[in-house]
Amino acid sequence: MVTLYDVAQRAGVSIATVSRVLHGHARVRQDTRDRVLAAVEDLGYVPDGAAQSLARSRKDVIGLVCVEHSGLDLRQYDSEAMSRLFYDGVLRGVEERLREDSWSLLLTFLRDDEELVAARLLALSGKVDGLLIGEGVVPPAVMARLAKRLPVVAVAGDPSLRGVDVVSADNWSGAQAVAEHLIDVHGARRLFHVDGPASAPDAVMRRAALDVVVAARPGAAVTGRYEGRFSFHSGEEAAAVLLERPGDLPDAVLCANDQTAIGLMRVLQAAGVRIPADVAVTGFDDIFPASLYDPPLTTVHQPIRELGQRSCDRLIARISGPAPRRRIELLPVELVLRGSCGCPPGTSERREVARRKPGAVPPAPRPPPVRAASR
Amino acid sequence: MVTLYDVAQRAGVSIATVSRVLHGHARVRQDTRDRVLAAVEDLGYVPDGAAQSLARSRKDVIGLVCVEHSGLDLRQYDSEAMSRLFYDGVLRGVEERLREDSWSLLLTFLRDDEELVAARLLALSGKVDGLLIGEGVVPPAVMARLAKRLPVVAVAGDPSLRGVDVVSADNWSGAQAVAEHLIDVHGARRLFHVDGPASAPDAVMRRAALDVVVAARPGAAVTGRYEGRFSFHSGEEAAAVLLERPGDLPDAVLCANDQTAIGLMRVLQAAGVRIPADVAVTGFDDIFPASLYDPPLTTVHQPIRELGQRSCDRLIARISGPAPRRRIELLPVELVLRGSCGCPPGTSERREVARRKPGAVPPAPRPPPVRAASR
DNA sequence: CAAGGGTCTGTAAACGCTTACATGTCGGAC
DNA sequence: GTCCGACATGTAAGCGTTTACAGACCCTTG
Repeated sequence: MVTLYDVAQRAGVSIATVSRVLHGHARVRQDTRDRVLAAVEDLGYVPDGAAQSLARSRKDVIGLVCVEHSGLDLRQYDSEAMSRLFYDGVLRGVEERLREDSWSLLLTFLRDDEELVAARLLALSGKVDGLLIGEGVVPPAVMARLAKRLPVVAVAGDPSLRGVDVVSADNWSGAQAVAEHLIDVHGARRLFHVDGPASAPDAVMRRAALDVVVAARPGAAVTGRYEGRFSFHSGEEAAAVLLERPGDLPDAVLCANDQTAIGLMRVLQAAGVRIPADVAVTGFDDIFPASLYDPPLTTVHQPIRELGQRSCDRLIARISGPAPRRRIELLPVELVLRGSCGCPPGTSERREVARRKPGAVPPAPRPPPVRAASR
Repeated sequence: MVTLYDVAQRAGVSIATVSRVLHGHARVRQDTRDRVLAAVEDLGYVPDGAAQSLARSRKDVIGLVCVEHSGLDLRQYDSEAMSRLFYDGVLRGVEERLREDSWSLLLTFLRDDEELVAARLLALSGKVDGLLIGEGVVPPAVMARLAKRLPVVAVAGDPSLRGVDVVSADNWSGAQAVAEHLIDVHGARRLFHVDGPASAPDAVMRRAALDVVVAARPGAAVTGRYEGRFSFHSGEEAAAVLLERPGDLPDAVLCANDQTAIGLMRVLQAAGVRIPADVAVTGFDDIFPASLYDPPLTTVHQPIRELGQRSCDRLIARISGPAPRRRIELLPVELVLRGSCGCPPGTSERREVARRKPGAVPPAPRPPPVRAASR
């Protein structure tokens, strides 16, 4: 391995000078500089990251931890699982920010049932300057311990998390908007809800909003609920539940996300149910296939990439500056109307959704999910 | 920041002892051990990664570099761009391997037009023990320089790359299988090819195989070719080209990947072209939406996740052991027959594709892409 | 009872870099 | 000719670990 000493020796200078040339922190005579650069080039010298980090006591690395829900089957590689698309978006956002400065990104996937969550996160915390933690559930105690050691930002996390910044999409307002649209515009009364995992803050928010909207509208009711796992399969399962009482379909099915909605629609359609004529269906997230499906899926567009960017901005601010006040940031979402909710075919309208006041995030009421009867 | 010294002091021992307790490399008396562990717990000590790396001269980090094709428009965030799905798959595969040992993953995205490619890669090489470089094009000189410094594996890379290991799917055989299927089974004669970027080794392989198959079959011919960018949009553009001569459609369109195929089918269908009745269409990769489309897309399944795993295995082997012989590894693909090629609706058959001998990878013939006339 | 051999623990030298401080050199002003 | 201040460069002290080696202690054994 080529070190500073090798370069210094070859250029006939001291290691300090080499370092100075490499960083331009101080002036070095032109011919010395040239000699050093030539030596660097000749030897193919690249500074050792570990040594630099140690000397600067700054690693220039941030960690992105993708916490995935344990409900998902490990074996079955859900190429469509929510988390993949979600984290991919976040990743891009983060990367964009990072490349501007010269940070690096350390990536880790974690299942939230992993016994080792705490251990792995702690170990990770020794390798980075700050942590971005996604979605899933990390025990609050672990969070607190981490937050004491270094800056932590929860991406799409539970806003009630203590001690860490939270950046999230405005799930509440999004869910509210869909529910209102279905009830007020399309006259839906009997709603079925395909929920996400109870461990997902996003899902919890969406459910809470739905319940509030329904409660405020006499005549409307959530007539059934199925706890899914944000996946295509969950949607299929939920559809099977609905088809057990084919004469008794709800007016609308609100799905926890697009994958779920698509899975559901496929099974329903295969059974002869017409969408939206017989049942309206909505998703959440606005992933790529949503607009491709027949009928195109009405959904809520989440600014996932931006989520990554903002989280990253905040983390870097915390790392480099004196700690700003702890903050919860809520990004606005859009209601995307397409055909599956009953809007005329060909409709494709994006509507800004009024933004919920960040401060007003409620510690969402959490009734235990009413599992649909059988299975 | 809590250091070894703090722990040592609190436990009333030397730092060496603390280190020993933490790693179990040597025996320590039980009560000493307990005292140390208690101190660690109390102080919330976590070893500093940089210092460990320096002392062990091993970083336990590998870098995954996702090189993306510059053809893609930066602004337009192709949520469906090939590279996203591809790298997402690779990432998962890599992650699975890494978590078994306690390696970490440093992730970088790079556009292959970036002037700074060399600089960024070099800098990166100081922070990791080995590098996994994806798909896109890194100047051979840079590759060589990197490979001299540390182990490098090219994922889905150009098999003619010197000095680095290459792990790739058997694109040649896959493309061969689709082409043969279309011509021999469905009697297609006039083929249109929507190609991928010329800078993508995968695309080059697929084209070469197609050309060889066609050349061997009198009567069959590639009647047109459009150089796309592996994206949904590319497919739409290619479709527009085809629709300029609506009376003169080819028998089949072979697309560089699934996104392209889906984009193409949408536009053709919107113009009243029936698939597969009027034109057969095939994709490549077998991404999630492929089976969902109407008609379901005939395609070639790539073991992307496995690609990540194998690459990673190889890299780790190189890092930890004495360098094994340089090697090219080709992973088998599957032909997935669905409706879009003309197989009866409802068909869904996966066929193993005979595996090409790894050694036999040809320095693919590279005729300059024949761009379709207009635009 | 001294010597020999285990155990356990401490000392100190790396690891490769950054950077405060010291040193040296040179030109000009007096 | 001496002195001063720039400027260029070298010296050495960290940064927080790991680990080879040395030392201390305690038991056996002859």
